[in-house]
Amino acid sequence: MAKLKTSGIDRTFWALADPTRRGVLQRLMVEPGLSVSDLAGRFSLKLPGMTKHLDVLSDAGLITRTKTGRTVAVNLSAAPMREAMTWLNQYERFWAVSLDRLVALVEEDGEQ
Amino acid sequence: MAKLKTSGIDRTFWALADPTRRGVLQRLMVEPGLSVSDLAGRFSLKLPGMTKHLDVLSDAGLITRTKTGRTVAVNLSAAPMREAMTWLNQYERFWAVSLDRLVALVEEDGEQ
DNA sequence: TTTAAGCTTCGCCATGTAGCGAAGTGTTTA
DNA sequence: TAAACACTTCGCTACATGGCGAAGCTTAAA
Repeated sequence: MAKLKTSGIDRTFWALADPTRRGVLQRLMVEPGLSVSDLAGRFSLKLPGMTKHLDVLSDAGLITRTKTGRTVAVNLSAAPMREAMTWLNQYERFWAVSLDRLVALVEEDGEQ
Repeated sequence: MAKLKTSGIDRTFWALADPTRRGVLQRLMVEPGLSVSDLAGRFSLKLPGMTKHLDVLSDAGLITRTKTGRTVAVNLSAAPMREAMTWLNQYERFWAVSLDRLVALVEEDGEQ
């Protein structure tokens, strides 16, 4: 089916689902402002391939590209990650409940 | 290219990238143990479609399927979410730094 | 003013995904 | 025992993805 990826969080999780793209983000934390060629080299990709990955990342708002002369510097822009965190945080309640149940079971055992 | 999805976190983010699958997870938080037919109905899908989504979710370890008689009860199993959270948490350092910079700039402005 | 460098866009290919209906498997009900 | 039910698997279609080389565009260097 057509991947519309209309929602922001769709795009965020989709961007994060690829190991190369997660690698790019981690690399950029260590070395901000790397060029597209630098990144392509580090991940053994040709320029068109890296450009496509960067398109996905910037569509998700996870990076920014700044052109200076003929080179493009890539930088992190982590705001959407926060959105993803927020989504995942819903589940902390679930984890907490699971833990509570476990604790309750253990305590019941103790009371018997 | 082939989506190998070897790594666990690949599968987790991949599973979360689809709005239907995120919807299923949210639904299961409210109503644990729904059947496959129930879920298919709620998301206007036929059974084969829902089965495929549930395959993706259970490959990622996000749900469990328990067959009782001829019906299958689906339940959350949130452990891999924690892994995803851990990955995203790396970026808190980055956010913190960004915020520090912002604060520093504001303070510099104040001192001028 | 050519030539080269850095990216992006354009085709192209091979593969994967999401959906469906039809058929298959096992379980319950009549 | 036959029929209905709950799923899963199979085969299919339509489309998206990730990679590449070639071509195009803009900027820097010769």
